[in-house]
Amino acid sequence: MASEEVKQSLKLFIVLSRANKAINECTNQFFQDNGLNPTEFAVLELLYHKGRQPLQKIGSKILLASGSITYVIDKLEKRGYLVRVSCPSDRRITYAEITDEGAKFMDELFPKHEQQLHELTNALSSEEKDQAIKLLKKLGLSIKDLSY
Amino acid sequence: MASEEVKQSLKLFIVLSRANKAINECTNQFFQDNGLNPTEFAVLELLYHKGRQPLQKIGSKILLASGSITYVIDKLEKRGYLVRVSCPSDRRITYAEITDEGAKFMDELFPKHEQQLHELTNALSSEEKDQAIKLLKKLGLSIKDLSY
DNA sequence: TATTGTTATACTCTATAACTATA
DNA sequence: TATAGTTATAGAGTATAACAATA
Repeated sequence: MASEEVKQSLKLFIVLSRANKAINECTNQFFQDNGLNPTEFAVLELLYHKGRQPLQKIGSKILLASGSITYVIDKLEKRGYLVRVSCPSDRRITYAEITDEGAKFMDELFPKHEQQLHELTNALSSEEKDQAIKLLKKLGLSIKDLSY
Repeated sequence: MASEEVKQSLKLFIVLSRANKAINECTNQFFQDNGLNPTEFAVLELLYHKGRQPLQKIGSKILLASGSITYVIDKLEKRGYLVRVSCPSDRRITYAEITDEGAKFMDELFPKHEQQLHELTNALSSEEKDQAIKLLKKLGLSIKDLSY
């Protein structure tokens, strides 16, 4: 019966939303305890793992308008976590680059973030996590594909 | 090796976040196309399925401070989707109750919402959805338990 | 002309605190 | 005293549009 399958999809949406919300409440609290909001953490994490990035690119990755990026980068620069570096070959472009201080901060923060996630997800066995990863990856990718 | 299991947990977090984000972008767009934000939809959906609720209770379910609830309820009342009804036995209490117009609106909206979710999740078979529901439920509940 | 980033501005949502009225 | 809801206010985060510099 079609209606039951629709209900099943709704159920999937609900449990997905709830699990995500429950985890986010914990991680966001962790970010906040460390003086960051989720957007700021996302920017720092990007620079920490992927190296310096043009502001434009940061905006497109994090889905933020250019004016908003300026605001976020300003805040992180004022705190000394990153610096603006101009691109010599195209003087329209400005990179954001994590500072030593910012990297040191993330050296501390990121493992704690990982550890928190590990503890938050320890109700699932390693096999169950693999299962969940496989299913969620398939789901997430298929939806992304629909957007184009 | 412990570090690999930590990476696995991080991976789970990432795919969970991405799947959730991908779905939410679609559902939020759908809400917006219908003049609602996610909070407003959540309130209407609650009243539509659970009947009238004291404002206080709506706030605790949706995790919103009392002043913010007043703001949201005001907006929905102005649009004619709900009315305030005072409680005769305890005159401090005000219920929010969906109107005929609000119910009619949701009679249209909710099946479309379900249908959208069904289409968004159709990359997974019914068996895979059951698997995912089981795993996400287990995960979500275990995190909720940790909060107490 | 198109693109990058900044500035100025406004808006939405939420929180907080002081308040009123009931219990 | 405690609770329900309102009012007034403030703040964070984001978007938009106009702009300057550069390509």
